[in-house]
Amino acid sequence: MSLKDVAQRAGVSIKTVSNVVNNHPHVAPAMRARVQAAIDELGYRPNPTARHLRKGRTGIIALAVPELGNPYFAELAGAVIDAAAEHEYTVLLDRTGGRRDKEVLVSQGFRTRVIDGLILSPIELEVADLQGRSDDVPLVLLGEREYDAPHDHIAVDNVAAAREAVRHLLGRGRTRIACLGAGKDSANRPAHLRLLGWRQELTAAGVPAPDSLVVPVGGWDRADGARGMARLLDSGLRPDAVFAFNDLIAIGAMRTLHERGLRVPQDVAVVGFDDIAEGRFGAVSLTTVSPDKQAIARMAVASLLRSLSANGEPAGRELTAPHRLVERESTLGGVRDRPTDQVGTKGR
Amino acid sequence: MSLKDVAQRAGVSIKTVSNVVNNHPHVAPAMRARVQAAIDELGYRPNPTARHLRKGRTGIIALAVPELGNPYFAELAGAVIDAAAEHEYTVLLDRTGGRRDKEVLVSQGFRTRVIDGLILSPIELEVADLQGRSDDVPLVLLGEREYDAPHDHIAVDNVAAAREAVRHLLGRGRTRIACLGAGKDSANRPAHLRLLGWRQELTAAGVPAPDSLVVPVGGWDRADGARGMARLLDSGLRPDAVFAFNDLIAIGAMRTLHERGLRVPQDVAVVGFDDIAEGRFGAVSLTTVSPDKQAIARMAVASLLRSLSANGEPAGRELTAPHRLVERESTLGGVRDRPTDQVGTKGR
DNA sequence: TGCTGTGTTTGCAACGTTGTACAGACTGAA
DNA sequence: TTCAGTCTGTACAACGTTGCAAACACAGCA
Repeated sequence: MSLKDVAQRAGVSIKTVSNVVNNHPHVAPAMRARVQAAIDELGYRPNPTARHLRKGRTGIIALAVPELGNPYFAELAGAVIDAAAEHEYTVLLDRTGGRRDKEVLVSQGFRTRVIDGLILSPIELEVADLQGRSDDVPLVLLGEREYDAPHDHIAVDNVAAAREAVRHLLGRGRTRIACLGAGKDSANRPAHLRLLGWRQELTAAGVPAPDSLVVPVGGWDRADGARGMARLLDSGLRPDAVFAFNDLIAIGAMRTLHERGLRVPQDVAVVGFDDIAEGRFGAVSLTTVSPDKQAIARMAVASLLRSLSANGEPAGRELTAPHRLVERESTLGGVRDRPTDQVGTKGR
Repeated sequence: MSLKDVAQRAGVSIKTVSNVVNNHPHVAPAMRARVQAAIDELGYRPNPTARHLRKGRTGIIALAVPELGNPYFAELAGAVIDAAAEHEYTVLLDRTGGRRDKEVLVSQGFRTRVIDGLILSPIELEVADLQGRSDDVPLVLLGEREYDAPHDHIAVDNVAAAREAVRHLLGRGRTRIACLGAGKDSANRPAHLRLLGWRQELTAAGVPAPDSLVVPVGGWDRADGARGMARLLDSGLRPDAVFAFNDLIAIGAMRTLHERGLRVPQDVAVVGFDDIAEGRFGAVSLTTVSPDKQAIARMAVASLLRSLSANGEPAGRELTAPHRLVERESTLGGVRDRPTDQVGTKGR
């Protein structure tokens, strides 16, 4: 079933059928009707593969995220699929597991030529990894990292967002605010900016920001948050608030708090980051920084299409997506509402 | 950058380069080395589009799920991506939103010819919708529905699984077991079999299964579960257990129970279905039916590849994936552990 | 009648790859 | 020396599509 068959059926040339299919001008109405009839009768559908071979575009973009099990990325992927669909693009999904080798592989153009562009949400990728890249497939980077590379990069203002979260806690009278999720190694890891924001805001408020309240975790999953929280409590410290670097960590931390008999928010307030749906329906709903996922997705796709058309023009822009703090139960009320707190604070 | 360039560089014919690339036998070692050198120098990578045009296969399969925001499908998608990768296939992700029109569109071969096969997880699709299908792209159906169509169909044994869940509750001394998630309209909807299992098991145990305990919900999301639970409680009924047709409904229900001051599991035990990670980390971890997602994914991909190679041989098998009941806190203890329960039950 | 111009249709080549068929070179045996 | 048989490498066509340029038809006008 190809143009040839339709052409034969309609008694015209292949090219004429092609013209009809592609809505070329200068096709006589009668001819158009005749060819269309043949197309309908045979149920002809163009072969995208051949079309793409000819045109050099596939209509497919790839999205590579660390892990679909993390609802943030699942929700983001949904948003990207929608945004791509608006431009008649289809999304091919890849998972990196957050592992550098896989990230490098993907960024280097694994699957090059099947895809027109790549949206990559890196975790461990280094700037150097992007150097050897053959530039035929445009790349857009997502997330917190600062890259000095010729690729557009989309993220929320992490430092500002983290500061808002901490400011919110300070405003509730919390002063011993732990932060959960710092990375151990590279200063460049996603956690870096959020840690920076935490430190800046505390310092600005004249509140101590001791390293003992900075809790590194292995990964960014619920179990990591639970373990991190346990370690923090085991160290003997009693924070009155926790700023978790993502919602999963926050959820894990709340689980540990619950197990230890500490109440959220009365004993410990908790703020997360990502605004995943899961946070809205726990026993205690989660206050969190909500990045605008739709906006991120739209910006990413638009960015890619821009690089795709206006080729030659170098990319490398830093685009900032909007975010806002969503206040829910996990930070309700101030310390004054904590009946068990020995140290009274001034009233309203 | 094509075979031609490499051939020119190495001073051989295009076909010879092709032979080297494809590891054909009967290529002299010296020649192979020479060509390989040229390939490496130029950094040649084969063009999949052209290859696929020639061979008729694209190496891409599509997975269409209702919603990525539902962790069950996100986790399942991850499993499918892994399973496909094992066979060197890539996954293109589509979302149907659970809407019939989109499901029909996808099943009818939207994107036909870009993909070698389709794995579809339908919600509202009717058997009739599959009749008009052009059979060039193999289709595998996922989920609970019974289709009498020439396509393989993979699901856990829903009736058995539902019965196990209910039996578990009965074993804990619960007798007023509501079920949450029944559909309103078609008897064919995914909920049907789980409802059937609930009814069968109660009847077998001689426990009444009144329709008043069957709570229909709009969708299968957390908010739907929360509303459904609220409606049930508002009706004045006091179930001592809830069998939710998926984990999200269960989570929403637990939220409502929490808001109403009812304790899980002491006052109301809850069982879900899907075993999403979210259920493991709530304040009260969720007992649930755990379908083996890896197995489902592997079976789906294997099924597809089978239809792809052994074409002609009609598909239409019903494949059953394994499942098991995972017991967690939401059903801990029997009714005897409920201090507020006026009606005492016999002790241990 | 012939010429120009506009509008419509067509043939050819090419995108990059691989299957088929064949040509040439080389080996060993008669 | 010749012949068959094997091993290597090559030419050609085809997958289904579209851009380009040429061919064609026809109307209007001189």
